[in-house]
Amino acid sequence: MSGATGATARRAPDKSRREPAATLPVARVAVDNPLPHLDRPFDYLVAESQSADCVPGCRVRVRFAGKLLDGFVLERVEKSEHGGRLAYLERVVSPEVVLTPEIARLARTVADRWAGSLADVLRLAIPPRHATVEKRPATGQDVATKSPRARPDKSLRQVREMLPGNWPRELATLAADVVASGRGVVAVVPDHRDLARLAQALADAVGADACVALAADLGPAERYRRFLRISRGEVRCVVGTRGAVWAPVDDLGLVVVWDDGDDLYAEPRAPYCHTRDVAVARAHLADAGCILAGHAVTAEGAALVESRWARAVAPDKSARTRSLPAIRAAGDDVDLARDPAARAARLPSLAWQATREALAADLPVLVQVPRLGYQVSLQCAQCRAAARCAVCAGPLQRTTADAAPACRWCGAPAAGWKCPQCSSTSFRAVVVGAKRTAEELGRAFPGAPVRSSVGDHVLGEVAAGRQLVVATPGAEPVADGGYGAALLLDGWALLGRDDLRAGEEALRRWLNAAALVRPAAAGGKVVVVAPGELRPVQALLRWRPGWHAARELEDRRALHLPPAARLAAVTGPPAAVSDLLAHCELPGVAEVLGPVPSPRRSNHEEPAERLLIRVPRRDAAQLATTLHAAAAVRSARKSPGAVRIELDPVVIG
DNA sequence: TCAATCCGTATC
DNA sequence: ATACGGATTGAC
Repeated sequence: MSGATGATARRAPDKSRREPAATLPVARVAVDNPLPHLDRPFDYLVAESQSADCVPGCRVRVRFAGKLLDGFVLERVEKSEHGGRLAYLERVVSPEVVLTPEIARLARTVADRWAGSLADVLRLAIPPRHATVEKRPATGQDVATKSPRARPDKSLRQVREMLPGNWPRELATLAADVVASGRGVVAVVPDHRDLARLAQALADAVGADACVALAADLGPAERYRRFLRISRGEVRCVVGTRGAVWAPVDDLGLVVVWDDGDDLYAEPRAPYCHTRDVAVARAHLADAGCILAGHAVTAEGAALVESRWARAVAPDKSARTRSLPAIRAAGDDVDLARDPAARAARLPSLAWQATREALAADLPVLVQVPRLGYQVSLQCAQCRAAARCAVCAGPLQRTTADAAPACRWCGAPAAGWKCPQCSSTSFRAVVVGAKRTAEELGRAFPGAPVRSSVGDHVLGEVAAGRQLVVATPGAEPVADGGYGAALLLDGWALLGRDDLRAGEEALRRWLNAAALVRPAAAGGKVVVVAPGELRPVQALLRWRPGWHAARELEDRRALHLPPAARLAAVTGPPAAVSDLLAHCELPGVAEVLGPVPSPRRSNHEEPAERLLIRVPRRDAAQLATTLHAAAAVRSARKSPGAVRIELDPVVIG
């Protein structure tokens, strides 16, 4: 087939006439094969005619187990350790170096850390080839003009608390210093709006020609075009969403992660690695700087500080005084505003006053409301009391429109439910969503325009001037000149979510919204509707995200949860889960929790079970290794049932 | 004793 | 998936 025509040198030559390359005739290849028991390099012979193109990091096609597969050349060597006969590379796809030694090493480290296969990680790290794009020659600008410089001080490892203000500019300034020293920068952000802001700030600070922005939705041609600009050394500074953490920037000097608590950083594809942890591993291996910056601080950030890998950087008193808005708490249900329309909107008087004052000063007001999907709860149809589980008093919910109501906490079905107050037996669904909040606020503050930024209508920015802006967490627009006030109405999210990260997550959302408000000296006010004695509320009132993260880390340690411990979640058909566990050699201290039924279904709608295994951090590597080895035994035996292995999952579900 | 067949294992 | 080696079987 292919080689017979022999059109170009890259094609396999006539098979009868090919001979091994004169120098380094063996290529060690990472074959694109996801099976865990085949997760190692395989050696192939390089034909003399392929030798010039077959450079480390290039793409090749190889015959593997009878099939033609893609692969990457890891290195060229003199001879193979393999005892048997070597096959020739089927062909060298192109001499373009797409897997640099730095990324190859990082990918192996990440695969090991998350009990995954190298091939899975390489699929995250390297975009698919686009031949037309590749043919276009390098633009040639700025390639390899750098000269070796002194390495910047690697204490540039920071967990950095940011005050309200212009965070993109602050990060761009830090990046510009590194670029000026001749080294490269990779910065990651959770979503497109943050990307747009940081990309603009970086273009301003280091020049548009020196930067490239990466996002998952670019389309294959543009994605590969930008990837090549980076791998060819044409740009020194990369900013992007999740996947950009893998950008092969030459001579990496700094990795920046903005708002590392955002759950968009959890990779949904195997091996389910977290962008923050990939960034930390990358900085560590490349001996580069690392900055985890945000208005919030995660427990993982606190752990890096505690271990002295990173240094905590917090603003000083005068910067706080200059930047922070005045922040107050209003407990839910107490002291509702006297104004009847405000009462209808369930606004505490503190919130109502702050809103009135800001609008009177012709300033916009941000109203943060619960995200759609969280607020579907059930009430008694007659007396409107919240419907609670008869077994555990948890909230009742319907997971789909026609499902029977059940408890969100313990799963007990709510069949035969009777309202303890009025004995009614029927429910009503309450949806206190952004839309209704917007309508009610419009009535409470007649004359102020109401805009909303939710779901698929997210606003990037709003103009200065009198208006109410209703937004769900993460969708808050930036206001020109800052908001006069912010009302944080999703305080119940703290109480309503059983998730162990609920406190950290609520605080993160509040800080991010509050960071869009003008300083107190310019009249900025924040009112959070939540009990003031709760720890996350305290952390918001005093703006002490680092303090909160350190307490959170203490709690996780007491509960044996990540990042203080390492936790594996194993999900799949019951027989497969128990089979995998049987093949694990767990450290003696490992705790095995479960299995319990998992809400996640396996591919074929079989019921799935979930098992948790946790070990102290010192045994983390052994846990990952044995899980991967057990998966390898199962795949070698073609054991039935797909098992999903996640390490330190963000949500346990 | 040797070929045909089966099964488990490796896949370069 | 497919190829291969070793074990097993059955005919001479």
